[in-house]
Amino acid sequence: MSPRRARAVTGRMDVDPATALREHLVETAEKLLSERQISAITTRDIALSAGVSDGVLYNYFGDKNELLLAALLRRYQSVVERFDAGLPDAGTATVEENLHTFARAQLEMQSAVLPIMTGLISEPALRGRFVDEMHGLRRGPQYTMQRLIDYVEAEKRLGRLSEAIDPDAVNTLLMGATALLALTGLFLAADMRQQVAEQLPSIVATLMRGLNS
Amino acid sequence: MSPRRARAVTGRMDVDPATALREHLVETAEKLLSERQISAITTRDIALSAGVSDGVLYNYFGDKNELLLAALLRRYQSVVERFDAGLPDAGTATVEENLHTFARAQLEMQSAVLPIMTGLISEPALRGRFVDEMHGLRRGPQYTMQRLIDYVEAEKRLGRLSEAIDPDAVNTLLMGATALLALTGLFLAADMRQQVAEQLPSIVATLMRGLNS
Amino acid sequence: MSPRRARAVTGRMDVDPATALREHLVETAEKLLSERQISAITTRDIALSAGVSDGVLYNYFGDKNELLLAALLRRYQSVVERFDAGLPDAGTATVEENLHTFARAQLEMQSAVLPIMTGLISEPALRGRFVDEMHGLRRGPQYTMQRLIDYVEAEKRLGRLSEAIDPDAVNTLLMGATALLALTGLFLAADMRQQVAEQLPSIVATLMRGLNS
Amino acid sequence: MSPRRARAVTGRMDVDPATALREHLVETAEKLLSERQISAITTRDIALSAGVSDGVLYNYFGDKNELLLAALLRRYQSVVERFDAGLPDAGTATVEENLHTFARAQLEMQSAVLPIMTGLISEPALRGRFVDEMHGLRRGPQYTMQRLIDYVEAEKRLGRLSEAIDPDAVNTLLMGATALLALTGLFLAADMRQQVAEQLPSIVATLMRGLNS
DNA sequence: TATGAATGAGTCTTCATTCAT
DNA sequence: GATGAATGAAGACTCATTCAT
Repeated sequence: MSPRRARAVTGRMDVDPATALREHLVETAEKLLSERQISAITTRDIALSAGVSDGVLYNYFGDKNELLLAALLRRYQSVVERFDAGLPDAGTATVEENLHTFARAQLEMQSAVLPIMTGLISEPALRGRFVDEMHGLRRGPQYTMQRLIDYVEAEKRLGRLSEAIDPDAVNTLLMGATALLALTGLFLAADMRQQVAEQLPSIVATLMRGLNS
Repeated sequence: MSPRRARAVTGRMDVDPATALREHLVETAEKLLSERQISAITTRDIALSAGVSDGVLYNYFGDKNELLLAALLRRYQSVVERFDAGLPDAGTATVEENLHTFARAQLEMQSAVLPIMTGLISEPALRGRFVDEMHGLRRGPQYTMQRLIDYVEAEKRLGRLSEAIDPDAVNTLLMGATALLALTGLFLAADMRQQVAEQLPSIVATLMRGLNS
Repeated sequence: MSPRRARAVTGRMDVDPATALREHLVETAEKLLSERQISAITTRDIALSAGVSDGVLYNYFGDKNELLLAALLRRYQSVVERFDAGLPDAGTATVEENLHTFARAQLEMQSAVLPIMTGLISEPALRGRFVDEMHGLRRGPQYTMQRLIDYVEAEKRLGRLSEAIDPDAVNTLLMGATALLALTGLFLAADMRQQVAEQLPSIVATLMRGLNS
Repeated sequence: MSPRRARAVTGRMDVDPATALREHLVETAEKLLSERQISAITTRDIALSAGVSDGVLYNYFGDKNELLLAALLRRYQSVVERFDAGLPDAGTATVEENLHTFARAQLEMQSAVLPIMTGLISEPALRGRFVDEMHGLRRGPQYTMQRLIDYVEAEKRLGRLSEAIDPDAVNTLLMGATALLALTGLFLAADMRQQVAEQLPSIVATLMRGLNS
């Protein structure tokens, strides 16, 4: 009654077979995505790495890009969700502590997202689809930036930040700083990345106090 | 309808012919680099665009990447040189004005460099060689960052900036902010890029005054 | 977005289930054959269109071609049967009227058969089997031609046509003319095909009177 | 100064090397076209048969179809040219002799053209391009038919054929008859084809005298 | 040294057929 | 039997690199 299963997913009885292999392919693609550039991933690599035959991919996805897109979105979504969950509310703790929390969350998110985004640059077709999907999910970069802008505005309303402050400028400064650190981190050996994060306190402090002080 | 075609070579009298052709190839590659993604440039594109035969390339360069590398370095170097020439000295004007000048110069440089760098991401072989060469030239990102760090330290020595200020933090904040704006600008139509630069005053002001004020 | 899908099977009470499914597959193939080129029909198309699984086909037919062959034969047979039923007998009406009737019946038959036959040209394996089967059925082109030859000979015996007339030549002339019109019709829009048939009277008249008159 | 030549065309000094290989490829394709169905010809077949590597084809033609198109056109054109050269003028010999000459020329042409045309049926893309080119050459089937129609009209003006005769009908009858014979011939062994041509005199005679006589 | 055609490994994709369930 | 996912052999096409001339 049931058709055969791919050898690769035999033993995964947790889900229905079709979903299992689809999942398995996305996971495999995700793993390859974390190991090398998107442009260096061939359909045969994926099949080989997944332990299935060359053609299976096309039983679950319209084409190679569709599979890659699924893998990219999964990767991106989990990163943004983690980011979202760790942000402080206005009025709690101190503003400096909260900005520090924002900065750490941003650094972590950007470190994970940067390789994805940059790899997409040379894949116009894939990038287009990815951007469309992100918009659909309302989870694009705009969204992650808005969280800090909203926070700053909320603190202004609470009187913990001056009315004169430009939330966009604050966002660009903090988001840019963490992005730069994330980028730097990408070029460092894994054991050096710790040091990158250690620069955050000084950065937040400088942003808080300004250069005039 | 469109198989391969050939083209005539141009003559040059100013230098010895061999060097001229090598130069010509690098220039052509540079031009193509400014028009499209690195991954979309084929050796035949370069030869066709240079008006020479497909094979010459290998008389002057070990392989395609070596030519591309030369082109990338030239492009990078000219951008950094322009950046270098426009920076203010400590003690002149006001600190805020000077930081604004730094910011504008950085934005311009990064806008030019970003497409190069991102294109390199998906070319590990090329990227490795490029990074090595940059180190050799002592002109890598570290160098461009050092200019701002040096400036801040000089102003501290002159007493125009507080001893408490961390030059690295200032650098990360300003460099990051301009990088973020440069990145944003890449996705905008040419006529919208003006607006990106207009955000600089508010950013520098925020950095100067801090959030506590 | 469009990987494989499945479908439910329909039940049938009139015949034993196995025969019903075999029939259903042949009917489905026949329908597809009337919609597109033979080379554009995949086994999956048939299964999908029949609402059954990809594999069943191989329970009833040795391979794809065997199913297609059955469909082609059915289609061919029904066309020839219709042709056969509409032919006049010698001695009735006038010879010219009867030839006109033959011509119309041939045009209709050939219009239906031509797409089948031409599609077979690029499928040598299938064509061979088809030709063999047709011979077995004694229903090949020879048979359809023989009807006109027999008619002419019968009219000769009845004295309504001269003894000097060559039935083969008459057959080739009339059958060829209708075949040419049928072929022309295939390349015309549906609403233009009417005009093709309107050329028949003049053709039959010319054949009757000859060019000397 | 000159690049190397393909081994396959070494020794052909009659033309310039580039043209030689292009020619060689078209000839090879033409030969394959005469051996098997168009759909059964792969790019590798052509390369292998031409004694060159897989990729050369794309140095001379935009794609596979462009090469095939060139081969088809060459084949078609030489056939039509031969047909054209062998046709009689009105007023010469007798009408019956001339029609016989037309019939033989048509049979020969159609025997050569039919396999080409039928093979195109299942290749919509190629067929479209072929039809366009034929129109450009003003050498389509319409053209070959017009020759007979013109002839009949000319004989009518000369008074050697009755005013009552419909040239279109004559054309359809004769062209159709030879087409049918050509088609029949395609399914016969080479040594049987002679007999097909032997039916022409009787066919022309029947057309001349008509059935009433 | 310059030429530019030839080379051929490598890419994505399709689809008839098989076979575990 | 019926299912339908898995299989893998082709197929068209690209392009960095080589090399005879």
